[in-house]
Amino acid sequence: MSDLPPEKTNMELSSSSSMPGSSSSLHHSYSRKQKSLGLLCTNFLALYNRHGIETIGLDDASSKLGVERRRIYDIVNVLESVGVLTRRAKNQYTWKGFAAIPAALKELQEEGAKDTFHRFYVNENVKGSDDEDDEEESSSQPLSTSQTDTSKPSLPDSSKIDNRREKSLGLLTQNFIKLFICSQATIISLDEAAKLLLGDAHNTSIMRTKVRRLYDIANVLSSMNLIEKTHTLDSRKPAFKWLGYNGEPTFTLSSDLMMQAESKKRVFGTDLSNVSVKRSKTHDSATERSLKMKHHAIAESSYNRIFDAHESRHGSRGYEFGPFAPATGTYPTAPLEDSSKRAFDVENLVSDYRPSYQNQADEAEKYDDMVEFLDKVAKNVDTAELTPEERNLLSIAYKNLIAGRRAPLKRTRSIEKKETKKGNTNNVSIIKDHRVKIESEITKICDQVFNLIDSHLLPSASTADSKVFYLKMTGDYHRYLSDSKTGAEKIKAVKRTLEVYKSAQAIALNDLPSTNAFEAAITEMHGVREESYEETALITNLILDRITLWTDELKWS
DNA sequence: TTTTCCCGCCAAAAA
DNA sequence: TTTTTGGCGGGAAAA
Repeated sequence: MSDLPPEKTNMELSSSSSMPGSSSSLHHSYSRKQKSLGLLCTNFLALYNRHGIETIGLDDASSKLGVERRRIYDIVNVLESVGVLTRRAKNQYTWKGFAAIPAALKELQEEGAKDTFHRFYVNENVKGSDDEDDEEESSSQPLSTSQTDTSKPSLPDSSKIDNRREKSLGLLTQNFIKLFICSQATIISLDEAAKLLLGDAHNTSIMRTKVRRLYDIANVLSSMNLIEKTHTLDSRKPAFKWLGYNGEPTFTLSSDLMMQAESKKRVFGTDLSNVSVKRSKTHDSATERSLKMKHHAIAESSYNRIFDAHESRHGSRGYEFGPFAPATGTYPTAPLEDSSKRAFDVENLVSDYRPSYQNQADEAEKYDDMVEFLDKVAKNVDTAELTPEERNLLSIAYKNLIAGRRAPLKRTRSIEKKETKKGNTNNVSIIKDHRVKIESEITKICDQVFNLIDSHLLPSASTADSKVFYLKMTGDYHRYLSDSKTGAEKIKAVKRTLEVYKSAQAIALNDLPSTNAFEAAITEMHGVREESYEETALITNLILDRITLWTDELKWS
């Protein structure tokens, strides 16, 4: 009986309607690590552990990080049990920061030390069979066995003030931590922990579940650097070592969730020259993907080769955010400041391309494509014209590059404003410094684009649609540039934006054969036809809107 | 194989 | 009721 439906459920919503059969097997192989709870937690921390954050909305977090709610609950729960967060209301948490950790730890320690040996004889209801107790030591509550509760569990005498749900994850976390700080043991393996936290050998299945939870907890704890994974000295068994609170956690530079498209559908929010590319490339020879390190290396050389002859005024360096420690050793960053950085700061690229907990694997693919593409461009940028697909890749690569600056800029500005209002002169100057750095990086990137297009791509563009493409791209980057400028420079950039957009449109209208010239042009530009009609319409509208918008703004200033 | 542990169903609490 | 929280365990990727 009970024939459950085949449960086709959700295969991902890959919208590609083009290729029916086949596929499968290879599929995307997002290694499991890219979605790990630990990583998520790291990103979560990176997102909220900064100035001016005091309230955290769960919805916000889940969409920003691109994960389902459920996952947020997990990390929030364990974070809360360490004092970093506090629940304020439905959906609302208060950020306390890492500064709150020591106090919380201390409390846990006292609590743990106090009732290590308190044990209420758990009056076993003679039910027999499954007693299924809960944690025993610690927890100052009798916790009247399993479920009961027909009557209020009104405990005799003063119960804890806010006795919420059991919250096993939170409790488990605390107990887990107590194990460390209340004993001299520095290294504990998870099954040991599970055994200790449970009565003892029990139902194997319940043990297993507990261990699973322990893994979850361990992951987020270690992402905060409170514990570390090692193995027991004697045997080879994996275990965890308590590190304790040592100042700020390693903190992945502000890796930005540049493309936070929660659903791969609505891909572009603002950018005109962002076209998602389907890939099915020839797959050269030794072009294996993944392995970020390797790619970063390639990326570096590519960039250097391409943008060599580029003016590099102020030597940019990695930017870190004022008081935050810049990741201990994430990547081989020469700790010695030797300022022999390249024209382009690779370190920034690295952090910008570090995937932030992404659902889809196309992040990796995009990255992959970009690297390969740039490598290619480096070789024959001035001998051959780019194919439509290559143009798209170029656009995407730069799009990501610039997006990794624009988002931080926006944040930084708002923080700056806030701090200014508060009158923290000290902070303001630090932040301002930071902001200026970002702005100059944006300028630099834009200059690169202009340079590349003006000196190579546009001159060699033979078709009208490619010209339009480049012009439009130029316009986009002038627009970005205008965002990071003020005063006269801003006006200039705005004007330029308008000009370029207009000339793009002019070319499209004059030189392109088809009746719906512009739309057709854009459609062709895609190189990958399907599903682009809607996009085309959207893009066209965006452009028109933008032109009027910019015109207005010009008048204004 | 075992160890790790992600996904997401689905049931309690809230609202 | 609907929505928010969060147990819980299947089962598949990693080791």
